Amino acid sequence: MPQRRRTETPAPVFAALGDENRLRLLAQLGGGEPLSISRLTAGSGISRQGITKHLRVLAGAGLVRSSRRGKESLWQLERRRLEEARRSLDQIALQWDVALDKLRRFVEEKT
Amino acid sequence: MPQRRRTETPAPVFAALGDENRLRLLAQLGGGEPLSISRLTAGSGISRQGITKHLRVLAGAGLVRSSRRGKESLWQLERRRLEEARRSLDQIALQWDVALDKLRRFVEEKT
DNA sequence: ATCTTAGGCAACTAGAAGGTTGCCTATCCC
DNA sequence: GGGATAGGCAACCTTCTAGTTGCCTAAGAT
Repeated sequence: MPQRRRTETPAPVFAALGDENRLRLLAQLGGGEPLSISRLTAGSGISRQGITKHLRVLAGAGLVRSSRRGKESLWQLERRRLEEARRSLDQIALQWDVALDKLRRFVEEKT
Repeated sequence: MPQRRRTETPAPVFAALGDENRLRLLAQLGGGEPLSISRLTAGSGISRQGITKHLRVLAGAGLVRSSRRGKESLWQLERRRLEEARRSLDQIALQWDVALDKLRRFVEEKT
């Protein structure tokens, strides 16, 4: 049996996604190429430190990962967690659909 | 032409989802049956006002909707917004997959 | 009429989040 | 070695957030 892990809520991941700047960062990293902090900062409208903080929040949620190369730190997406988040949403949506369906059928029955 | 709406970021929806208590509320409402605030408060560990606030955050993100019946206000899920959020995630994930694919193919080409 | 139950509103608090700036370190380039 | 470039760390400020409590109003139930 595949050892069901502890309930493990998706809330922190959603929280990490709940910010414009961070979504933008993810989009930039979505290009596939690992990017440096300076690169990510350019044209962002906020300071380098600000970007660093956001990246760390994303890393905390497991959505990105960094590695050093020389004087720069390169950031890239971590796909596993995002997939999990997507599955969570799908599941919520599904549960939801089922519920609505049940309700609709119930109503129709009564007609 | 279907009048492309302004970019409309999913961030607020994710932010609303980024909280345990709110996820729990959504789960409860996922039952399909509209529930009153008292009902949702029972056994939640936080106060009625706390629950009310969370519900309003969810409503602000368009995820739930309320209606009054007599002395109680009944809350239920609003599905459209959740679907939008799901699509956003799918899109990020997709962009990602494409990028990784491109990268992989690039690497293989060089081999 | 009055008691009880369901909620709304407002004020307040503690702590987290988003952002800044200043300064220090490491690396690269000449 | 010495200047430019890339970041890290820490302190700080302000705004938002999660939660509380107290008190008031509106329905229902008797």
